[in-house]
Amino acid sequence: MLKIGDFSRLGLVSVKALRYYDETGLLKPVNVDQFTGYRYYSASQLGRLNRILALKDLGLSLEEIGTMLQEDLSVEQISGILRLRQAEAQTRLHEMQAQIQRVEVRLRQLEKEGVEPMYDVALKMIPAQRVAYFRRVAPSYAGVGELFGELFGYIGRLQVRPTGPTILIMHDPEFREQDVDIEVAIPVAAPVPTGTPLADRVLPETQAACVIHQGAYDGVGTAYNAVMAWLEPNGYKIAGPCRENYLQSPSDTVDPAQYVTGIQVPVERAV
Amino acid sequence: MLKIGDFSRLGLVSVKALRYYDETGLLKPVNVDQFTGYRYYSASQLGRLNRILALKDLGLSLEEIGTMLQEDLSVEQISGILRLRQAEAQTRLHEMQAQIQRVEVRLRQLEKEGVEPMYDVALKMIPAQRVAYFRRVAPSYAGVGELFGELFGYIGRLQVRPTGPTILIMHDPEFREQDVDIEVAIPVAAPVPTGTPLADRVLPETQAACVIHQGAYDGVGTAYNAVMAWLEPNGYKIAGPCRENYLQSPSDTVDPAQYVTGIQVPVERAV
DNA sequence: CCTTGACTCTCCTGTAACAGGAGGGTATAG
DNA sequence: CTATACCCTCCTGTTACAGGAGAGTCAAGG
Repeated sequence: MLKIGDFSRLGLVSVKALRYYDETGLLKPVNVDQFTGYRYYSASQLGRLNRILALKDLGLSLEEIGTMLQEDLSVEQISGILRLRQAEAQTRLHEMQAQIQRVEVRLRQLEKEGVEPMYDVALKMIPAQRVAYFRRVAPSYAGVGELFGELFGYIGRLQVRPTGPTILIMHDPEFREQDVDIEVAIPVAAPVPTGTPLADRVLPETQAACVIHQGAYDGVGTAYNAVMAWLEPNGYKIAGPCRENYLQSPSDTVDPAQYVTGIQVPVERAV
Repeated sequence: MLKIGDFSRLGLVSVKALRYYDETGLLKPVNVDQFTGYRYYSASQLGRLNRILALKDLGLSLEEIGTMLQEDLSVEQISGILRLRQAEAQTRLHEMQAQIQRVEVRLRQLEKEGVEPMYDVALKMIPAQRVAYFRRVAPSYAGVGELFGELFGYIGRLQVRPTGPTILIMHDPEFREQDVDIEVAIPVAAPVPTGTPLADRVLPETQAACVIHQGAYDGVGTAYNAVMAWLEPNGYKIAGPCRENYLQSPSDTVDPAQYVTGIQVPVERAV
């Protein structure tokens, strides 16, 4: 009969851990003094303890280890648990590699430019949302303001209530200055009536690289450059039409310096 | 002025997270209603939020992000934080790779043999410990029992109190059956007197691959085989003399089936 | 003006696997 | 018998929130 301290030394495990394993039922002492509460272990339990530690080295949680330690498990069940764990670990590994790459890119940028970047690119999942929209080839981006005026005209007349700020979606596969194929949209809760100049659709959920641009719209180009420069070294590529969210726009403030625009570039991992 | 729900939707961050960032001082709303406690954000704060998310994507903790967001940081400080983070992440990455490898090995073993392994190999750090010992070339392992008898004789006469179970250390660089170079040792708290048949030394701290063998001593060979078979596929190699710990031995029980022996093979990562 | 429903608030709990420590009882060698 | 090393049970803290309870608040529609 070993007291917990002795067992702890023999097994090279902390007393705290042993008490925790007792509490969670993973490794119960063979005997607990009913009056003093002292835990007494037997040397033969060192085998089980060692097994627990070996499984912990595989990255299994204590709960999974508890399952693994049941005696009546088939080889299939065991390999099932291990395979599951393996899949998880692979995912985590890829995430970590991507993370390291992002830090690397950021460090290199910091070295090269000597200052913190103006724009921070964050990956986000953009939820699916229903929008009312129309799409048109416009002579240039300068006329976007009028298109939004038109959009507001429609939604006012059709009694649709917007549930979010306006969105611009650029459908040109490549950037161009003139005759741009754009969609102006605004989130709505319910479908718009048919037979009107507006249609509605559900923008699909998508992963996107996002930046926030503050200030007048002649600066958005820089923001786009930042995103585009971020994509390749981080192993992503464009996976859909870019969106701009007018989070704070001329309809909210007169000072262009106060404009806030969210730029979202749908992406997927490059192969 | 945006309510937390609106800000949450625009920034694509949960309300809970925003409240948490407020609480931790990472992102305070521009205004909090003194009576209702309602948080009000400004669209211009989306920039900071996006920066927080971008830094989170680098794997930084919120505390580190808080440091990074201070305005008066030099480029060196920033790159210092990032480099630190990078080093940590690399370490974690290597650990994960090793873990995946271990699971892989275990899975393959399971497939090949169709049963769970008898022996579980666990990596442990063995703390440094002072031992009283003597070393000798013995004709064979069969005589080990007598050597321990001799050891107990000395410690009895010299009034040294052992603080742990006996240890056998095998100094032969390769396994051999005869004329084996072995050290018998036992942990002690204080140095033993000089000028006696015993000497004392401090076994260095070492990382070791450990298994527990239960039963008679003619089975330890299998246990060693298990460790040796584990080493190479997992990327480790032997880094010192092997030890055996007699955790439950003939001095504790008469039934050989009750013997418990800890086998420790010092290891280091193979290059 | 009132209702209703959507929001918001604070506070509490839970997460994983323990570590650290307080306060108090227990084994054992001298 | 005492000193000391050991053991016990709580309680807190760790990370970055999620989930939920219970209560108060805002805004639109009747």
